[in-house]
Amino acid sequence: MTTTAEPRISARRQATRDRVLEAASSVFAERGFHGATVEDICDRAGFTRGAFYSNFSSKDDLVVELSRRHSEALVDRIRRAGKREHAGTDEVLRDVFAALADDSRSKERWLVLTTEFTLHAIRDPEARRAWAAQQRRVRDELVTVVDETVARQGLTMPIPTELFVRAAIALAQGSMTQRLVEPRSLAVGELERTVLPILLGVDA
Amino acid sequence: MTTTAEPRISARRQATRDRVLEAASSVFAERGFHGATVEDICDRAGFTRGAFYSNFSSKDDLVVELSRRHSEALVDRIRRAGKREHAGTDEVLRDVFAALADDSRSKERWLVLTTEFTLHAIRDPEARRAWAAQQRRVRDELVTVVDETVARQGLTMPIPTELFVRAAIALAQGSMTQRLVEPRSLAVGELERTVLPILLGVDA
DNA sequence: CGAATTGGATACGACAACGTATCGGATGCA
DNA sequence: TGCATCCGATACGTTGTCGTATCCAATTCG
Repeated sequence: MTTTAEPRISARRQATRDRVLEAASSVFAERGFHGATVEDICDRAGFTRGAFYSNFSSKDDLVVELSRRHSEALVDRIRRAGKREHAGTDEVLRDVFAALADDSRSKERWLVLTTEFTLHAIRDPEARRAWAAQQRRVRDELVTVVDETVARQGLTMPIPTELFVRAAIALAQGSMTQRLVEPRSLAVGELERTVLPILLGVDA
Repeated sequence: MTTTAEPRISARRQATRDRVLEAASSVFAERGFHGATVEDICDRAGFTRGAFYSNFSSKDDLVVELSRRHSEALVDRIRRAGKREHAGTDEVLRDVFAALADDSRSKERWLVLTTEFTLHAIRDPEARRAWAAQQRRVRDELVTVVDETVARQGLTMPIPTELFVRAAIALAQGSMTQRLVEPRSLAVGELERTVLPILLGVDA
């Protein structure tokens, strides 16, 4: 077994990698993967292309790392939201599904990036495998939280949790999308608040 | 009022425009707007860039025309599916919402293009206005069909038709997306078949 | 049938984005 | 403090894409 001894990344190096990644996520959200040039990203990060190619081998390389972080952050948010055991079902679920739509920075950036990653995954087989695995982790996390919460309240859902979660994701993303395209036509959370309780078997 | 006398487009010209547009929609679906070069499109259409610039002023010009056709075709499909008055509610609705996901050519292309248009609209204010108007027409068409069908059966929906339609769109697109990313994880129509009847107030 | 017009092909110059090879300042270490 | 290494900046040449200016064939029309 040839375990390539990872040449330890210095703190300095890690810092510039982080800055580049952060810049990239903002530029990608603004212009899309193809629309973003390496120079755009470097400009925003305050570096030159030299720095970029010293840290990453290509834009694709960047995308892989970025999508990984993107999903990891989401799983974390879901997990944290699910921990509030004192709250009632509806509160917990609201928090959990708010997490789907809420990045501490900006919902818009988050949704656009998610969509970009998805398109990228549809087009590139390798990216697809990675993205599929990440999506599955997100769903699994949601299933766990929903099951726990629902069980605590002794509810019985009219549909399997997995399908409920898939529906919830679709609704959250769909309503965000509709709101971004037609800002004043749909109140924040209206769609989810109307539909999800029905799918939980609650009259609410 | 200066009504610029439209210089009538010849049949030949219209034919090449059509071929270019068809090629563009296929290339856009494969590589995205930014990823597609004018030359890519011309190659696929069997023309040179000379022909392109003789017919369109830019790639953006193309996108506008294309998104218009895209939505028009969808409205048509919905309208046709809604006309089958002999069928039962569930059949009609299945057909109608299948129309959401079904282009005679390819569902995949249709979904990807819809997503590309949406991203484009989020980024470009002018494109947004056009796309928002088109989305509204699609929804209105769906609301009409659903109302008619539901009324014919004397059902009462637990939520307003408009919200039902928005949810149905989100679910259809979400499930298609999930299926494209993780092909074997969700059966075709499973999500919609499970959720929509509940939202219609049917036990099914 | 011949002249005028239309419509696409060809050929060109400009430029933007890429990736690399090299340089020089900062940083870590003895 | 002096040396070695790291890492980002600079400065290329290369390529891909654009948009236009011009040419030539096909079509239209008198």
